[in-house]
Amino acid sequence: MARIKDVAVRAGVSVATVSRVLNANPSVSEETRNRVYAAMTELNYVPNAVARSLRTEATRTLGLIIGDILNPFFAELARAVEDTARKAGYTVVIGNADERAEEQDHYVRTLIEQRVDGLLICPTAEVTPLVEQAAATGDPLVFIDRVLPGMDVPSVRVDGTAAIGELVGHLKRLGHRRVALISGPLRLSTGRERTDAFVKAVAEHGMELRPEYIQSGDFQLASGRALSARLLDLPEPPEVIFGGDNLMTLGALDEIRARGLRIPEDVALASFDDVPWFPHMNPPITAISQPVAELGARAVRVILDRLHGRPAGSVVLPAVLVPRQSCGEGRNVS
Amino acid sequence: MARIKDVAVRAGVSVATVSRVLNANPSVSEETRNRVYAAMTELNYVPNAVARSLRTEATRTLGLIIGDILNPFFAELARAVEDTARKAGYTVVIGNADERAEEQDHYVRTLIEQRVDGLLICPTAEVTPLVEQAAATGDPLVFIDRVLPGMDVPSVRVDGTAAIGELVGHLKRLGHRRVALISGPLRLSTGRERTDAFVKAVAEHGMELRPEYIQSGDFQLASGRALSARLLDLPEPPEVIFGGDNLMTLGALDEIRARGLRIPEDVALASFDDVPWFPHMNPPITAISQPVAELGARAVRVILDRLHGRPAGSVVLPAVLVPRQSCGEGRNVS
DNA sequence: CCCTCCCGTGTAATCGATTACATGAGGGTA
DNA sequence: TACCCTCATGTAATCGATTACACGGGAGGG
Repeated sequence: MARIKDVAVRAGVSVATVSRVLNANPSVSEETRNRVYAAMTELNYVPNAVARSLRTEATRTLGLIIGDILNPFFAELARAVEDTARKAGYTVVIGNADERAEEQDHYVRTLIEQRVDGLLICPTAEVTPLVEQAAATGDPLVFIDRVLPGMDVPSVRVDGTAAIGELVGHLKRLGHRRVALISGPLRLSTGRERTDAFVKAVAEHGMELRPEYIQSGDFQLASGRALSARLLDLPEPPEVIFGGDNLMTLGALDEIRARGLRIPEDVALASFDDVPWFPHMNPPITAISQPVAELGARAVRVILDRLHGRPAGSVVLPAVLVPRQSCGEGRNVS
Repeated sequence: MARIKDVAVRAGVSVATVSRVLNANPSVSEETRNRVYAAMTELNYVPNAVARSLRTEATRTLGLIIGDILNPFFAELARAVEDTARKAGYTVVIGNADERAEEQDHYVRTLIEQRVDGLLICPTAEVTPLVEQAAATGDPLVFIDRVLPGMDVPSVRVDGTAAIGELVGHLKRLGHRRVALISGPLRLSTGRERTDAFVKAVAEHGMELRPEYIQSGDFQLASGRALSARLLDLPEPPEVIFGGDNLMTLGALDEIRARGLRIPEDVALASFDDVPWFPHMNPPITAISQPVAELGARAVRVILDRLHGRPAGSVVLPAVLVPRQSCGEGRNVS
């Protein structure tokens, strides 16, 4: 593959001049610039980003570590991050942690070895020594979606509290009183927040708050189904099941269908986390939608701020309720 | 950030020795090796992959260019590629071409600049000069999913012909006679293949083949909905609509529901391309499932073969029919 | 006419690793 | 004791770019 030196020889100039042309340095005469361009095309020259990065100590690359690319939430997040980064001239390397601290660490290590300019992490529950050290070293880190307590790292996340309050109000207005939540592990900031917000909202609306209506699983389909079964087997089952993420909602849906129950007549269903196919279900599923694209875009902006020495603070975005038909008469927004 | 030289000084050895330790070269005494390891941890040394790559001319990185990460098909593909590559010690950089030749070229260029060891591409319709040149230069390329005619590049793809034949048989057995297809653009190898296979199978089964039952759109939801509307408005509408990908099927579903028609009683529905939530629909959607994970894994293996000088041929994998309930009595597989 | 300054370009050091080759110590053998 | 070999380690060139600094020539001012 042609090197800068080959281009220089071909154009009859020095490597410095070729480099200046590459970097659009204005102090090259137009005539020389054209000769260099000609030489480049003749040789099919493609600059070597590896060599450039070694010298400039910058890779124009960001690392993104997510929980699971198969989850539409993360897919959308990845896409937004990629789009925003690309517009700023950065490439994104995605690492799939598969919700395992060990895999997460693998990518933290690999991406730091590759000298990415910044690292966006959806952290697993644990604070691993590696992440702690990266933060301490001052590597440019940003947490997305989830937050780890007690770490001095800027974060960009969604606050669903208000939307959950709205949802509970929506349910009350539709006549529901016995409402249940199946959510994720309390050790994740997201699982904890959703549970707390729900409990609080139910209390504030003066609705029944039975401990057995608050179930905690692992954000996976199977646990959503199992917990729904438990709820529906109760002597007095809830009138509404609220899934803590799209997969738990899907599990609930399976269990409800398997029992031949109708939605929303026999039991209503709502989801935290909207996915593109919820509107196409029968009936369309009422969901709390997170501003995922915004989440990704803001995270990129925070890290770029940091890279350019601008002050970079944390960001909290609101989720919004999208009422559809799965809880009864939809469309009548608060 | 600590460099190899710092480690060398700290351990009282030369940089060569440190490098040997890094590369697990056996000709280093155990005692020295331990001293070096100690120095590394004391300094929080992280090797610089950029410098290593410059010297070794290998990045242990693969590029993957896909159509759209939001499409579950590509998400699963990306995940499989990443998994397989990671097990072989490679990192994957994903580029989202957004089905645009221009974006595709952007990533081809960027990834070649970054000197990825190999490039996996789901090509857009066009053969761009850049891709052509990359192929001619002998850059390690592999096409996934789609194929560009007349290029000497190994490909890994799915052949749905047999499964489509099976589906048509399945439909016939269930008593359907008037079957329609809404598929993608004929300029894509996938759109063309699915249409050809369907037409051929319908003919072979001696079922009605009306030209107006074969519609071609753009693999997007809106076009699926519009084409379905056109079909259902026909004086004699089809008994079955077969969507050419998951999005067109979803569009068809919307149109069918909007008209208050029942599936499968009023009109049956099937999809090429299975997605995780089809089994959870009401009724569960009969689909042709592509071995996506296998597709990704094989593509990685093909490119690694090529990188290691082993012969690398093209691969064709069969799709399989997954009968569910959306065409009538499910479960009775051929 | 000479001095300065600027413009366009070139020379060479540098980034952090890998690795061919050199070196020196120690052991075994004749 | 002399020789050779092996083993552990060191020296220095190298990968392909960027960039500080140097330099020569021409323009402009006094």
